[in-house]
Amino acid sequence: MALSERTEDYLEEIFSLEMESQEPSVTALAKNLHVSKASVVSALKKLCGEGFLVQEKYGTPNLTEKGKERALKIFRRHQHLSYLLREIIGIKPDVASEIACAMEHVLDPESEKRLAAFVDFYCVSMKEERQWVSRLQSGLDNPEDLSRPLLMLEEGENGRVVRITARELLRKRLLDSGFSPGSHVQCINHSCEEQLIEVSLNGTPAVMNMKEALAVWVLPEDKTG
Amino acid sequence: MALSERTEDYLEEIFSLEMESQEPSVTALAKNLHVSKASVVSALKKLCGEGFLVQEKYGTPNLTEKGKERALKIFRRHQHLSYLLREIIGIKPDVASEIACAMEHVLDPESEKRLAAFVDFYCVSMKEERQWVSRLQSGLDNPEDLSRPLLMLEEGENGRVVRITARELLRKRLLDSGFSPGSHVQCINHSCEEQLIEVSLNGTPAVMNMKEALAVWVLPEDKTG
DNA sequence: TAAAATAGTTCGAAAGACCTAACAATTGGA
DNA sequence: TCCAATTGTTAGGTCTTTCGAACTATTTTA
Repeated sequence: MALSERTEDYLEEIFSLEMESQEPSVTALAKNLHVSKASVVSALKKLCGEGFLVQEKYGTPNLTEKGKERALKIFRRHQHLSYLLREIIGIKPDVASEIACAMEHVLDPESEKRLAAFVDFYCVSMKEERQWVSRLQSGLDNPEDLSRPLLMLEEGENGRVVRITARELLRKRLLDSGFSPGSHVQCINHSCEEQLIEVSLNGTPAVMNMKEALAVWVLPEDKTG
Repeated sequence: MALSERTEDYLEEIFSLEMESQEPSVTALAKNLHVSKASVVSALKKLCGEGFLVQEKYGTPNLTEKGKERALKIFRRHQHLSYLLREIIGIKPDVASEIACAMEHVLDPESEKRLAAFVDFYCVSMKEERQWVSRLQSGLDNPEDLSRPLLMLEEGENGRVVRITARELLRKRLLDSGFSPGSHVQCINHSCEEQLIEVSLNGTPAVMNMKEALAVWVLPEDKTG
């Protein structure tokens, strides 16, 4: 039940890789977490022992339901924190992610709700409060950019795709599916339990997972619905 | 040179106690950091070895210049983070402090500048942007409370003391010095290097250290200077 | 298909942080 | 002043995370 902070990091990374349709191989985990393969193996063993993961010898690790549930919680905290630090406070992305890593393990559910509310509120208010953004983001590349990930759109909100922050496979898949800059998207429904988001893409219904919805950046337009 | 995160915590706590005019004794440190005395002793040994501290056997630990410098950096980061989490995002004080502890070790100087700018900017803007505060703080005890620690006042800013968030010795000293609710204070000068803040208290000049300036909460009035 | 490259595993060992228990020094009343 | 309580120290041990190196299994490729 109780995982150490560091072990949570392994769990999160496995989840993260799975969401990008990449294999959570020992080598990939070792590379992304900057540790040796030996360390990965022993962490995987612990996760197996605690029932967050199933894995046969020389087989690919697979998250159990319990593992997915826990990983999702960590992942969402990470996204909120990372978003706050990056987009609101203006901390550089790589540093923001690192700080989020350190924070995410100590954020209790109530505080996380608070944080989510703040991020949400800040996003919504940005439209009317441009001077905040311009004052804060002075010195950043594009102070007028009010876009945010599709994941952050509220139900009913819509806008235009402005960029895809993914590479290789995920990028290709998204572009192939029609999520290209200029496309019109609307958030229909957040279904947190299933980790899915229903959207309308140029008028056609589509379903995305969280990782995809995070990579598609949207410039919101007028709210409908 | 390189201190582990945990060892930084010991350093910060010693600094913190010194600022409250309390002895950073082994017992006090053990109590405040929730560890055994044996753990404190070995941490002190490490700090001595790295030149952050001098201490004779059975003697009180004393921060060196190097130690003070390092501790001040950590302490200020902690204050900024804590303030952000507590007063802006609305996270409960004890949780905010805990999160700040986890964050402060990974915040690089540039990000800290960014954070300080955000906190500062947010504070200044609060006056004009009351709806932000009321929307965010709905559910908190006093949604109209725009007070903040004297430490957070900019040079020239002034206001009225609304409360003292300290106990025992420090509280008594502050009240005895005239920092009682209703008193008028103005921030004259921040002197970060010497860890001192020059203020005007009911028209009389006074000098405070950071810990004191953090315990005196002020409701800002119109800016002069 | 055999050799080479890659991927995964196991085995000590080291480092760090922590603990308990026993012991030594200091301090403060009686 | 001396005994008891408090305070500080040391020794020895656990637990966790990490590593390098040697090893085995699998996959690729010539």
